[in-house]
Amino acid sequence: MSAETFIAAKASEAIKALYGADTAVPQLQVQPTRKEFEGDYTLVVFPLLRLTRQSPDATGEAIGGWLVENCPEISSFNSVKGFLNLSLSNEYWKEALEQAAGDPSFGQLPPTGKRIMVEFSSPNTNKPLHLGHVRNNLLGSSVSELLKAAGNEVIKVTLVNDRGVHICKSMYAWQQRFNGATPESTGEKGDHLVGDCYVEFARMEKEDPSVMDKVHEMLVKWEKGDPEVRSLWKMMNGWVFDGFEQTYKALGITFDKTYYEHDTYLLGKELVQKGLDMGVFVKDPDGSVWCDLTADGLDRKLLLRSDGTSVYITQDLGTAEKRFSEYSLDSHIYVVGDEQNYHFQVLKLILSKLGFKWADSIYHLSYGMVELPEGKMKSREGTVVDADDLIEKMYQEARATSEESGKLDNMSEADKDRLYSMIGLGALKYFILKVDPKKKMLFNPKESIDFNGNTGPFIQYTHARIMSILRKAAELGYAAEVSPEVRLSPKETRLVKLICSYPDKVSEAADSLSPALVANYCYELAKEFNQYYHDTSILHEPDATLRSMRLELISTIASVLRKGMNILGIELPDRM
RNA sequence: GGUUCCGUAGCUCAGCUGGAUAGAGCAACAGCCUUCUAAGCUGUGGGUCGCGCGUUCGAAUCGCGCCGGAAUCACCA
Repeated sequence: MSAETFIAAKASEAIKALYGADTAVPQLQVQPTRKEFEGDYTLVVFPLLRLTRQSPDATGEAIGGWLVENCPEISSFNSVKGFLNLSLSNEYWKEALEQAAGDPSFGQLPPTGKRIMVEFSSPNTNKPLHLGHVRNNLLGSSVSELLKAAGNEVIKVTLVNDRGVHICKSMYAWQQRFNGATPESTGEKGDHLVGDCYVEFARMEKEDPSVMDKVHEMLVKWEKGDPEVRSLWKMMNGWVFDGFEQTYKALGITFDKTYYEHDTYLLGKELVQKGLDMGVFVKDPDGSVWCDLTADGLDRKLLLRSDGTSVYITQDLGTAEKRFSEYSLDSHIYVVGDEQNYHFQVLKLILSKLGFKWADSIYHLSYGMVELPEGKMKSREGTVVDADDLIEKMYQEARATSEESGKLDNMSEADKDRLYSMIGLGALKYFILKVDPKKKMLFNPKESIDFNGNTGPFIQYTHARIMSILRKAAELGYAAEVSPEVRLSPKETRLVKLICSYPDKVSEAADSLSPALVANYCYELAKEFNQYYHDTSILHEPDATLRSMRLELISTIASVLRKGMNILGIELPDRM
């Protein structure tokens, strides 16, 4: 039970005893006491005045008095203008620290029994990953971890867009202009090579617009299964997958299942028939099939072209149905940019019109675009920030900063290498994940991502600091434990309070699908520790019980930081 | 025009299930390394929370209306 809930429960008892009224625990407003006032948690008494029929101060005094009288855990109170500030006892906080310290799965919430599918990444196979994809991947990956920490079973999937006109463009350009170049012959990463083909095609089209006809011919051949076109397609897609694999590996992204559009693009046609039978879709004289959503404030939506072929949404209808029935999902989250809000609005609406009750459990995790100071990234103008380049650049920055500090002199080259990428990626991931997903974010390639302040490396550094102390403590044979007679200082109580709020934070973040809440929590905890560290000595503390308690405290802080940052996919080093 | 989202310090962002005097980081300035890692800590300056009205004991937070910005509304995906 969190401290807030504990207080609310006790307050509810107090109100029952004093006023004979029943109040539901969640309705009581308990919040952390502001720094300026004395106390740990504050009960807002205004909402209770109707029950108590007394002034705010009298109510506060009465409830506070009862609580101190009847609950050993509540040690003192003060009532200020309708705010009842309560302090929890030293014993309560020590007990809380011991519980958090002693529980290896602290922060892992109990199983919900729910199975959730998260689809993210879903790249095109005609260009390399860029910063926008990086945001998508990091969000999808960390939201999955977050949901797991909140007790859910999570299936991470991606749907690779590996067919269609755009792929044929790259294929055609490669045939015409690349003289059989391969990743091996050029030394270029496969996805980048194919990306070059795509760019080259744009140039060819400018020179001679009729090349589009050739591409359409190629697409028709592909759909008929022409062996030559298929084998070219297979080869070039293979290059791209190898390239993606490297980038995913660098970012630490994995999937439980990969879907390919060439397998799924025909799905959904039976659903169209079903909709026609149910009368929720209509067929126009030219044979095209539509769903009329004007009554819902939207437009008419095409589901099948007049030639009988399916469109993007047809496939999504089909895959959603397939996934829900195959995996009996309780929820399905799609991590897709906010440019597709309309698409998902329509998708959910049509599925519910088709009578699927699970349509409501589809959730579009819509995130904002990553923009440059001059606006959107445009591949044509060469302003995209390439994922591989960015990862490499972050590595170099981390190395430069580390070398400058000169703290790693006796570390092996291999360990240094690991550390630099840990820090570089930490900075990048934190930079992206600390902002609310639904907000668009700004990235300025000219300013490097910071390593100071509210950043990943700040938290990594804090962790390294703690681990350094713990190493020395182990060498000196100092134990980490909370003895019965020790007293926590106000600062220590604050830290314990923060530690204890971690499970609630996980739950809140999972409910709102926002890793940003976890990121900001970790920052707060790290910052609080650094202040404590600055004016409290730990190893030099002569009183052994105090020293042991402090070691237990900071070791728990390190552990919670690792758990939180693990949700963000950020590793914390033991030294840096 | 319809739909959805955003607007908080010079910049990047927290805070938004209503609560006390709106918080961090960056940038600027001033301090702190013979003591557990200075990627740190302390201090100073910086705000009509886009605007207005309403609900309420109480509004950055909720509702309505404006203003400004973004995305989207393809027989593209």
